[in-house]
Amino acid sequence: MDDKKIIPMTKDIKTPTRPLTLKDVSEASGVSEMTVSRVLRNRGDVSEATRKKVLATAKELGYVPNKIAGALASNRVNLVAVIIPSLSNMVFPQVLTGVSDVLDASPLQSVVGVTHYKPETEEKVLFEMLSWRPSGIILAGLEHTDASNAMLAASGIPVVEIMDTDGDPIDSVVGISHRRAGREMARQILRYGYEQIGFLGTKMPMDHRARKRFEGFTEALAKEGVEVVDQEFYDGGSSLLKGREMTARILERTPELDFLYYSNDMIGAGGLLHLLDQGIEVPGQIGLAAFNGTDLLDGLSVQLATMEAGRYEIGRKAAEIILERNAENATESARRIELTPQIQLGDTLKRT
Amino acid sequence: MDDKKIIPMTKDIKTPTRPLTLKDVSEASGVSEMTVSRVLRNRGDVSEATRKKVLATAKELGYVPNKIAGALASNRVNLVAVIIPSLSNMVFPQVLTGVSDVLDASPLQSVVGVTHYKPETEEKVLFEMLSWRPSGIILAGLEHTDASNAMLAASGIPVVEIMDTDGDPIDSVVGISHRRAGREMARQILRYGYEQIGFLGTKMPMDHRARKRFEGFTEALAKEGVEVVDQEFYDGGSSLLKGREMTARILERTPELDFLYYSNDMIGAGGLLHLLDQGIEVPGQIGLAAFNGTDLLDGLSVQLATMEAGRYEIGRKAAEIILERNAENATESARRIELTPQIQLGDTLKRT
DNA sequence: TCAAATCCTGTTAGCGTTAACCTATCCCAA
DNA sequence: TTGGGATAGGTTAACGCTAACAGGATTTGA
Repeated sequence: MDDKKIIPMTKDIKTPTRPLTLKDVSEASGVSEMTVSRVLRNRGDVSEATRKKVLATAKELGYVPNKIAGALASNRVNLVAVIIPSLSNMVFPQVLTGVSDVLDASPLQSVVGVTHYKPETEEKVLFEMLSWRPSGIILAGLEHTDASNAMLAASGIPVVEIMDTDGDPIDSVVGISHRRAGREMARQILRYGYEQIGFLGTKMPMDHRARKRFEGFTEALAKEGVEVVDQEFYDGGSSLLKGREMTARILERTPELDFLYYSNDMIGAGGLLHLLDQGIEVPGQIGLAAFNGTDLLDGLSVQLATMEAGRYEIGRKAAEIILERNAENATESARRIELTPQIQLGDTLKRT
Repeated sequence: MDDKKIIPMTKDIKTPTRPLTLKDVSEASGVSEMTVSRVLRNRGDVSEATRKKVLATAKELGYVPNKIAGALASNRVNLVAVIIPSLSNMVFPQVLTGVSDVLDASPLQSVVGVTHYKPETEEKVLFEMLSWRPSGIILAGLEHTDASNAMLAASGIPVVEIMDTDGDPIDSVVGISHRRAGREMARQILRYGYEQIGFLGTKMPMDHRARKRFEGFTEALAKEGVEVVDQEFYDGGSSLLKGREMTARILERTPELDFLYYSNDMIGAGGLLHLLDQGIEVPGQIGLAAFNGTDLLDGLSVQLATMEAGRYEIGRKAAEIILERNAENATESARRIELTPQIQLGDTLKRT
């Protein structure tokens, strides 16, 4: 007796043929396509008996509806486009989490596009997204190309611009005023008596929000007759190492600095580590502050002064606006939500 | 004279009417819809004159093609579904970057879904994605629900499972062997003479890859008659603070530990900071190692021993496989790519 | 000079689903 | 009995686009 076992590749040798359609389910269960469609969408009256029968056969066949056809026929798409500059910035994944958390309890689904901080890429991504006719668009920032603005305005789709409220939104907006954030940080710094202030951040033509913070910052300093003494810029992603290097450079160039303002927490933390390694007393000899409130870094021995921008909350609110706009009794009005950033003094701003 | 300015809401009061269709462009430019379609897709021969005319009117009208209709008609969708467990883990955004970098040079586009490490959520997300009939699917891990496996197998769509090669892929796979990674780290640790070893990581039913590393780790230790003396687990996101706390706890419970193996860099770095703060000598008194090779943390004063898992490269390779499979002369065969993780000894593993 | 090839454009028929309307029962009140 | 209203299900015609084919006009080669 031949004992060789035959191991089938698949339990059921279904030829990996064309995907199933409503028709297949309809024929297999003996009702019309329409009824199957109704069952699968919980729409209209269907008797309990047929409902069960249809659900069973659909499951058995492994039917996956074709949303493309569905969307075309119903003119409804359950997608929300979320367009952000970067995924490696930590900030944006947090926003996305807020968005998802809200949409998860709804039929809507977020789809992410990344612009790499380039307006032309944003335009391309936006065009691509719009061509899928989403139910809403959430995008970071208020600055877009003319073509982007035109597309958004013409789309007839609810648009929520997020992160930044300093400017004119196309439709709704949720965020903080970065100018104000910069001003407030400047006031705190002055209040503690620092006077030789350096700034370290991204090359700002790329990053409008960093630019606005800087503008608010210098403006508030100027009001008290103080100026930013030196500046240091960087390209690419933020990391502790980059913060270290930049800090070393700026201090070598301008040793008299007694305060460093960073455009984000990661490079700020790098700077902090550098100063500690150098035996420079923080905040006595040099004070530090940054921006974001990244809780990733809460475990440093010294807590960096920063400003919590409520990114998760921004994501949530933006998603809620999209939901509102898609509700039955949809309100047409644009909303404007300005959150208040929370300053966290930490250990690097108090002059003891 | 009344000086009040009238500020129009929109420059051009176009009634925000139904979106434009090919027909609108066709009528406005005096050619058939088909010709417009051909121009906009660069397909087939169209005279330079009509091409220009059509492009001009399309642009002028602000026409945005409806990909839903296009996809339905052509049975082609330029989307690649990427399904990952989390966005807050740093690891996955890096994979996504690799994927995007490759797809950017192609007509394909990635769409991201997040599972929160829950198999049922993965199943839901997958179903949702499949209903859009993407050109490819990239998903993290080899462990899925039966229903997910069935859907994937039946979909007829190229599938690339990523991150992990310890198991049976549905189709193609790109990743590293986490078991091997665990084994190798164990060997290094033993080589430097550590013997009282503690493990700190996520609750592992959630995270198969962490589990496999742990299995490989204990296996390699066992071969030399060494056992993991104590373990400490955590829930939720990774942060420096959590690493600190866990480290404090495990050392209080088991002070004789001379080595700590962390399941990721962030908590490892937290542990490192804790030890330094406590004045414990690293790596003399206690050695440390982690996993990931997150360059975010390169700026710490002491470099943590870790293992670089090539996440960016994994993303690239996965995307390349999807591209191959969608090429004209598509190869049908499944690919298997196992990358070799690079150990980085850093400063926390050498016993001086 | 004529057939074949080439270039350009148009026509027709779906793609798989759903909206809107329609039909057939059945039940119950007047 | 009749008729009005549920209830359960079917029919038809889009949705906006593209594949596939069908020409007419012009060019080419022998």
